[in-house]
Amino acid sequence: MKLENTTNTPSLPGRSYDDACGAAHALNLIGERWAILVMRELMLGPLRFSDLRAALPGISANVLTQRLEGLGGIGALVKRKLPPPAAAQVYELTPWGYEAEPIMQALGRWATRSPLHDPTLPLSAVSLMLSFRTMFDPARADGFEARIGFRLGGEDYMVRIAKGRIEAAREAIENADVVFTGTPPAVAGAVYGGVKLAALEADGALEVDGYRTIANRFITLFPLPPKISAEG
Amino acid sequence: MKLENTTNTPSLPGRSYDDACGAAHALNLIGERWAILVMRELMLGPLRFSDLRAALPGISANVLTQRLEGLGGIGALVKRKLPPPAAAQVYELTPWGYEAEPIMQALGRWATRSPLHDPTLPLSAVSLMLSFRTMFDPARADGFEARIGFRLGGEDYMVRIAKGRIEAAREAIENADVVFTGTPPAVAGAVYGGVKLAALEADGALEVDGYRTIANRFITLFPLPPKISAEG
DNA sequence: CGGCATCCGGGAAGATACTG
DNA sequence: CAGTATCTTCCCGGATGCCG
Repeated sequence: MKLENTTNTPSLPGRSYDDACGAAHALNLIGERWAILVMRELMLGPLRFSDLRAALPGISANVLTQRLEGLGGIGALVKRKLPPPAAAQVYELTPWGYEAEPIMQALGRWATRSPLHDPTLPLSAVSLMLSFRTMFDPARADGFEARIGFRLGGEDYMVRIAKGRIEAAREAIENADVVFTGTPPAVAGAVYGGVKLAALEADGALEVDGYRTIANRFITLFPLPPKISAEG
Repeated sequence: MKLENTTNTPSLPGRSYDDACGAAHALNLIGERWAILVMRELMLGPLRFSDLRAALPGISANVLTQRLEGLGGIGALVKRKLPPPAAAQVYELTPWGYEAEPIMQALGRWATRSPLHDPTLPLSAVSLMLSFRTMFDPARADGFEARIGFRLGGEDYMVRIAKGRIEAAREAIENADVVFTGTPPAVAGAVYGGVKLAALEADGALEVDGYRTIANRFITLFPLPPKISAEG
């Protein structure tokens, strides 16, 4: 038998820092291993337990259960039961949970400058979409409007760019100017790795349908910050 | 004897996520317990080993050693030997290390909305100064210029406000309009807790020297985000 | 399928004591 | 002051098995 939190009072998971600093408290809340990555995967909408496992190769069912309990306990997510007949239960961030996105953006922006960063590692579809939000450069998108669809491993996503703003969502592809079909790393290769679309298509790694000009413009909109040189 | 990293190649501390996402890589780099708090304490300039221990009650010497090694290994800080006669060695963030401040700000902003946040916990002087940078509201400081000094446990700090911008540094107090003398929690009580300066002075928790009007204006410049209500 | 319980091994963190 | 050495405790990760 396991200890239940019989009260509904939210409570801290695990060890905690005895520190009034907001950053320290954030680490009390979501500083445990995997917690932030679980939230990342939920950032584009609710997912089921097995979706999370699939998106986070390396997390064990055991730990995922604990993290979901912890994040639920602090009020960052809720477990919802979908209405029948699709009576699956899903985990969904609360409005406050969604507000954690700037944390991930700050982490991502900082870490991509590290020489240790290996962009060839696996990448989830959600990570790719969030990276677009993070790295989007409004100046480079001046006067550019586009609707880009992505088919990534059975899920569809839409990115809309207009008036120097970007939106990214997991949703059906509709009225897209371009549709990319392939894997997140392949798309990342084009956007961040400087790989030509033609090369990816020749490899069969990526399929690009629609306006080629728009596709080629799109992949220039997300400049990476420079790697650190000597001493930062 | 302990294993040395005989190469100078930077390397990841501990376990790592197999994930190309920037946020995941950041957690590989600084996701271990205490790492971010160590960086936080160095954010206002170099400190010695024992300064860090004092600022982080609860960290043990061996863990601090490991974190300093880890942060050094990834290029976030360097160990420097001060020139004689003050031949102490200090730990100093690299320029890239200093760039991690937005991470702490995002964490802090998000976590202060949690109902679990306990502002009565201990607070370091550096945390207080960084919180000023984080929570400063330019609109509330419109037309306000001031130089505020802080004497907090033997160290002096200056906060300068002008043209809707704020600076905070650990440095000698000079030409201050107001000087606060006391502990970080006492100052936080006035700025974030709505405690009247007169009450803190009556308790002997805080001493306020200089222009009272400026002091009273100053403590209104740092609005906290609202706590989450039902469901975020 | 969608979890939760349990056991186990390894490793990171915490506490304390000790050394140059 | 600036760390090591040692010991214990707890968390993480993997495997297995149960239950709705």
